[in-house]
Amino acid sequence: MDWDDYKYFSAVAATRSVRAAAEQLDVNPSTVSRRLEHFEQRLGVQLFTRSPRGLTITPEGAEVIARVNEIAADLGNIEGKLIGQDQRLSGLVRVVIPEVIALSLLVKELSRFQAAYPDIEISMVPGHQRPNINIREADVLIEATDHPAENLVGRSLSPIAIAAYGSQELIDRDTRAGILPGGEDNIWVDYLTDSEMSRVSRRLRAAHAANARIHVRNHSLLLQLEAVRQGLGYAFLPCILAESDPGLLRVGNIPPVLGPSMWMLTHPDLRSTRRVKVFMDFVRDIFDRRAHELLGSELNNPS
Amino acid sequence: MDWDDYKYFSAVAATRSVRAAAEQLDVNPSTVSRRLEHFEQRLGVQLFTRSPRGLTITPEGAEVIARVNEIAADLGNIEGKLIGQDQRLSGLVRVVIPEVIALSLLVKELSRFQAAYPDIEISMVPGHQRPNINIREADVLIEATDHPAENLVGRSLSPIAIAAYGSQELIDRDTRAGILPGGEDNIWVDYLTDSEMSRVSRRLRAAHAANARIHVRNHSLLLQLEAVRQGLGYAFLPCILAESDPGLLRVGNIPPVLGPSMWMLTHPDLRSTRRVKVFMDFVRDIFDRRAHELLGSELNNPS
DNA sequence: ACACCAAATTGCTTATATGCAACACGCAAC
DNA sequence: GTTGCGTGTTGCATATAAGCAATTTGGTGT
Repeated sequence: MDWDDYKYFSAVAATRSVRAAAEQLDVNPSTVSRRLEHFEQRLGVQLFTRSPRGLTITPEGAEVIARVNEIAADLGNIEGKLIGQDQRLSGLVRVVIPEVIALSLLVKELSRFQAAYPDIEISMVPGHQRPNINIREADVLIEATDHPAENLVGRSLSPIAIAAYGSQELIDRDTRAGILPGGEDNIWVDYLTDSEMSRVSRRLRAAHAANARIHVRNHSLLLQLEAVRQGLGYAFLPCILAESDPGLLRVGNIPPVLGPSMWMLTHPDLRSTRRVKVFMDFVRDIFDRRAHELLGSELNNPS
Repeated sequence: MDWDDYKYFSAVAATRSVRAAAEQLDVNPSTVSRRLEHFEQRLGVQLFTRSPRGLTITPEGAEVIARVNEIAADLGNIEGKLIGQDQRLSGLVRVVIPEVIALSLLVKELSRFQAAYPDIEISMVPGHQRPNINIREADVLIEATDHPAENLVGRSLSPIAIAAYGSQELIDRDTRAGILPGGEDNIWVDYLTDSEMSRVSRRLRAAHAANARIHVRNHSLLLQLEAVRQGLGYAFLPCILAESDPGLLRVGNIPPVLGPSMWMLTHPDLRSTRRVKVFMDFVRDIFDRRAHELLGSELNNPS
């Protein structure tokens, strides 16, 4: 009796397709096809009716698929429990993190981590799309949101302060022209994603320069940064990102504002997994040490 | 994620031994050993502590083994459900049946079955030990008992009549010597197993010839039959077995008595499995057609 | 009615896992 | 101490399953 057969059965039933199941299981479609055939042969029962549009489950298969799915979920939980007790300081930690945070905070310090834990491999995915951490697509999720996923555990990190920035050259030019930098008469660049950061950014611009002209709309915060650097206009940017760029100046009369909270989350099972724990401690330490930059230094010295 | 790993894990936890688990799973011990090692390596958790006396589960493993066992049972049930829908008239039917019944009733007619269903393979095990039909060690169980297993389904067949028999020669000799054949003064042979049939047999002898001498005690009903045939003494034998032997005569003044009921049982899941069904129908037909022999022909003509 | 497309399937090669037999090890009895 | 018996583990030959690329298949759109 081959338990794996049920794994394939469950995947095919869920996706109603050999190809999709193969992708989900990370194997070749021919493997799925063959195992399914052997399974049916062994049982003497037809589980699916083949069609060029995919496979549909037979009544015989439908009768048991619900319980098989339960078992699949159970086994997932059990495996999670067990992996949670992995105390090895080796293996892979997959981190989903906003590209900008990784760039401005993490990457520079990663060599320290590597030196301390040479057998831990870090995989960073700049996915803004929330990964399905429940099926172990990722181990750690760092995101800027006010509504962290409820089935995950973790802690909030220092929030990210946002302020208005422009290039030195642009500010000089506007000042010479008698225009208030960052005001209604200026050209702004906009930042367009469905992220929390972009919503805060646009709300602030609406408050301070609702009628300003907008030339450029970017979907990446890095493109946004570069646009401001090139003098295309003003924009609200995370202080941590903009302050490190000598070519950018904060537009004076708009004080930094706290954006969404940052959260670092993981699956409950992985809390005590040692390699995940040390990585999360490492990240938390960075956020703590650089809290003043994240909050925007002026916040500490109110002008 | 390999579901089979959990199968090996469960088996090893249950048997607390690699070898025993291997036997239960019908694989080589090295396979169990290696899979277990890979499993632990993958999870990064030690599931068992090795010792020369076998393996003992660690706290980490113990925490999940109960749920894994549940899953094992669930999968067994599911597989049973599916196999129950196998409508093929091919494959193996494993029958556990008292040797004597098989010999006197089934074997002679089996060629008919083979002709009707050439692709069904019959495997007869003369096990008097009750098989664990729940884990599919056997498909059909035929036994003489008044307490059929409750978790199995099936029907009662014609009961087996028992009568006292002796060889022609022995009866003649005793009659000439003025001894009542089968009475207290005779030599009997005894039949010793813990089967229902042997209990009935000994109870009858105790009632009719409690003080008779016993020379031979056999553990097999076939040896018993041969002993009577050789004139070693009298014995209670199933009519169906003894009547077909021209050398044996029923001892007159002891009427045939009904022994335990015969039951033909199977797992509930296998009721509708076609190859099992046709086999059970076949057996039932034989028992019906030969009911008069099973009941002892004299029962119909009371003397 | 025809070609087209997306799906599952098949042939062949390569990778992986299994079985078998020999081995190493620890405990128990002598 | 040494022998015997049970255990789990390794080396090597073989069997089994997987991947890849080409093929087939049945429905769909023109």
